[in-house]
Amino acid sequence: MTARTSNDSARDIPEATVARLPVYLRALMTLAEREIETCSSEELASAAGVNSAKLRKDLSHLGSYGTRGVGYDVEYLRYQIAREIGLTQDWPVVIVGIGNLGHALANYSGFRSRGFRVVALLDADPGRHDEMVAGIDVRPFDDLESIVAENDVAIGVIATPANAAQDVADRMVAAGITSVLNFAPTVLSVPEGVDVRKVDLSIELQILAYHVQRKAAAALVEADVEEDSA
Amino acid sequence: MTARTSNDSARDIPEATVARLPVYLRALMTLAEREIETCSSEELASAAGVNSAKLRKDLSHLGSYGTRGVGYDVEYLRYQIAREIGLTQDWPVVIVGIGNLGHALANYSGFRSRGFRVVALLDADPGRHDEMVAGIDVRPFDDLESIVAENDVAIGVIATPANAAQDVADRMVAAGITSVLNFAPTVLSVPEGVDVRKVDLSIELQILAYHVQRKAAAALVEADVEEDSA
DNA sequence: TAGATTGTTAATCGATTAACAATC
DNA sequence: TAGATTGTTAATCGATTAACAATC
Repeated sequence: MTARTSNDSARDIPEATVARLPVYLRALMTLAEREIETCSSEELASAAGVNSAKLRKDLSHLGSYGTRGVGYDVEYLRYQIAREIGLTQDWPVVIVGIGNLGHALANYSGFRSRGFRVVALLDADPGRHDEMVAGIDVRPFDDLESIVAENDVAIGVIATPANAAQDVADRMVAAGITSVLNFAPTVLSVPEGVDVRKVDLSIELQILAYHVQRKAAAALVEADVEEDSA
Repeated sequence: MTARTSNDSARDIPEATVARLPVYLRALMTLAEREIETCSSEELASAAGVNSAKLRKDLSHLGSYGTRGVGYDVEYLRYQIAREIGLTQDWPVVIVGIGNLGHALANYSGFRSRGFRVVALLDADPGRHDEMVAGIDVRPFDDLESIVAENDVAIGVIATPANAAQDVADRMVAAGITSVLNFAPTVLSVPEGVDVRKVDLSIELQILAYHVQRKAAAALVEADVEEDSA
């Protein structure tokens, strides 16, 4: 009775590839907007900011959706990648913590356009309740369980201060959420089987700072070398 | 005459390690807050959410800052990592695009506390000028060049819509900025030597969606197997 | 058939991990 | 000296890349 999906090769896509599929998807949408119907791996790779060997290798994990000598059909490949990621279905999402960042996330159009539907905004602060944000009213955090159950929410977004994040994650997991996107600058501990992805704004800046510093140091050394040879 | 810095081993830290240094830094700050003065690689690794072998390997690229049989001095290691990343100095930053996300970024306390100083908020929309955000007034985008020059800005943050981002990046580069943190959902092309890091909110959600879908598919297969064996 | 471009192979590179000698 | 824990080695794993046979 075991009904396998039509494409067994779809299993076990390397993480590095998974992380790039959304980038390819966006590049394909840009091409489609410009009414380009076909593209080569070279063209798509350039639009996505990667090299074409990597692109072809990545796509080879999904299946064989191109035509040798011709390239890829933009719309067909777009659909296949969307299906692979799971964007052909609707993903109900809750956002907890409606401060500045929560506002920004609730209003972010990139979510809705990719099939993510914000079903609720939650905040522990009663002062925020019934405020409307992005057309959705802010509800008490204690409504989490009922909202998750009623809407079959699988993805939770944490946009609270760091000290509240672990509690929120615990409650989310208890309510049945298995995937968490964490914007709070803290390490969450969750049971096996729960996925956490972290976006940390200040860490990105710190990585940049490291490289700025290195560039400055390299420039100094170079100046010294010139001085030496003079 | 070439004056090398005291620690030549500080050069050529692997990218993967650089990306984790800020995580260690944050973990050390948490330990320091709890007035813990010494920690083992095991304890620090656990606080940072990595395994201890990786932590020790990472730290070994910076130098030898621990004591065998004892562990690491929290404050000393914190300082060494901060120095390595370049956080012992002040980094002037400009933010362009003061929509929801720009607001959130301008108000984000994690920047200031790590030595990033927002010297200006810029927006092309005259309707937003002279509005105060996070105690800084919003200025015209055309002030970019003079602000960069006056404040020695090396890092620019782009929080504009996608269609404006490339223009903003071009102007930033022309003004002398060599490191860009891009929140706009688009691939930027910049000259060699300019660093771009990208934070894409919807891509993170899409990666999560892929894993949710996989978990659901795996659960189905398992149910089928049980049915078969029944 | 000739030209173009994919999908795959195999080599290379970088990151992770376990194990342990060095040493406090 | 005995116990603890670092820093390093070496093995393994996964990702990237160039090259090219397959094939439209």
